[in-house]
Amino acid sequence: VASSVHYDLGRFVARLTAHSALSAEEQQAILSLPFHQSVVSRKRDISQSAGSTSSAFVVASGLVSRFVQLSDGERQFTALYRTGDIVDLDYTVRPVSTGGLNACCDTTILRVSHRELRAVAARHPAVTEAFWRDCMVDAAVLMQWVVNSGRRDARTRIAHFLCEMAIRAGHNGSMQTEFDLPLSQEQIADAVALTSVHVNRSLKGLQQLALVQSKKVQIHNWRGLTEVAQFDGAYLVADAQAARRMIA
Amino acid sequence: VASSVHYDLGRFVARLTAHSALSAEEQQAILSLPFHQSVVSRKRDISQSAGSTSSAFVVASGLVSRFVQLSDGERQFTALYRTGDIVDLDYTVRPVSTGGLNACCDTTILRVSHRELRAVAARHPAVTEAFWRDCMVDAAVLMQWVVNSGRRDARTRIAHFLCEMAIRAGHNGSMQTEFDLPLSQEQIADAVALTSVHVNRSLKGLQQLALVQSKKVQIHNWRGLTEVAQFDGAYLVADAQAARRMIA
DNA sequence: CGCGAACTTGACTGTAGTCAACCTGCGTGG
DNA sequence: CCACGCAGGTTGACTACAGTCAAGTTCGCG
Repeated sequence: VASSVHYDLGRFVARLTAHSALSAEEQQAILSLPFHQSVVSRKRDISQSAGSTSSAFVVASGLVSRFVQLSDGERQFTALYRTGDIVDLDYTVRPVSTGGLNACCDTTILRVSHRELRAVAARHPAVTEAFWRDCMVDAAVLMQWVVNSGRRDARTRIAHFLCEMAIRAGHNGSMQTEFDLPLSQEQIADAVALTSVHVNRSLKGLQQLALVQSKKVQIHNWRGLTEVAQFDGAYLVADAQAARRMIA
Repeated sequence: VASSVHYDLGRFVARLTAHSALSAEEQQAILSLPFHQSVVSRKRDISQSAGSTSSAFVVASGLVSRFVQLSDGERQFTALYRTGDIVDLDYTVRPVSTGGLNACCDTTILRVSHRELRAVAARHPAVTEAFWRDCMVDAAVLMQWVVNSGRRDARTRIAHFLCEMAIRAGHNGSMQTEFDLPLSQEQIADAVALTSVHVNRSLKGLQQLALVQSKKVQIHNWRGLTEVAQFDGAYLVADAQAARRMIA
């Protein structure tokens, strides 16, 4: 599938430099990585078992879910990757399958081989550290998901999920915003460990605070939403300084 | 509290070399790290917010839980650290608090400053990689916990938890074993996101397969337990080869 | 021997799941 | 350009799994 737009790894470098100091040379080394652009249409599984391929990939546009499918067919998302996020970077140091990958909407991905990733990392210690740190930010999100699905009720849980997605989409703490969330209610259910019916009902109860409609989220009352969600976004940043910046 | 036994970082090096190739020199560099041994008695919080101190630590004996406490007082464990496991290694690259730490039983810990950890890592790229890989194994466990508390019912969930703990305790796939699990039913509940009452009832229903009693787990039917749990231990290893080894 | 923490049990409640029907809006093809 | 089909969203009635509360009981330790 030939796409009209040609992407580069700029968004990925931007994500890395948001939490890690990289010299111009190091940034250039990453930007120079060979990659292969391709488009995955919505609802298409990118791979049944993530990590089975020899490449990681950066999301250039769209949204990708990592999921585990149980024997009864139920799906549980274990991660969502937005534009600029890298998928399967962990496979660089730990070549073990970690579930399936699915495009939540038409998505453009930039494949980079693990061999090449290992090579840049080997040449630049700061890049290794940036990669490691990037993985740890993902792990911090995972930790919150454990707390979320383990101990919060449906309303709180969905509110928390929306807060997380808002911040990751670049929401800066103003009372109102709108951001894209190309997920069906069923997919939201897979993310927060509820059924689509219950997501539907809970979403109604949150309409005063945030309206989820036609793949978009309109936040009407950020303060209220974070209170319902008991949300503290500190876990989404890579260091305490950034956390302080965010609170301000 | 002066302890009669003096520990070293051998168990930690053993954990690292189980998944990462380290030269004798690299192993020695880790073993030579300065550390401070101390004992934390059971139910004592090691820190309210993990990572707030300037050191990571290796568990020399005992069991440590990482937890998040919600405003209503409910606790959710996000990790359990056994002998040889290192706690707060992630803080080396990501100095952000990730919840509290609590000694599940009388526990001996060996504190190592993050400064020293960063120093060995900087001198030895293979050590950096081993640290990174170690973090990713922890992250893989976390991913399973999301699936576990999100999509499995109480019986299955507890069975899965017991399988994970058995493998981590060194269980090798024989039908029967016994291993230590110094957790009260309430703490098991905190780990698997249930109430202690429900853990108690579910445990009864698993007695034919595994008996949890006086801080020990006796496995009577490993095959049966893994079937109930839909357990596949591949996520606990650091590479596919090790996974294959485990299946055999 | 006695105390307290942990475990056990029963009765009841409530949140979320299930099932099934219906609606709505969008994209495709006639 | 309309008609159809279908995926996704909405609603209601009912179910069930796990939570809650409260009262015992057992066990380990001082």
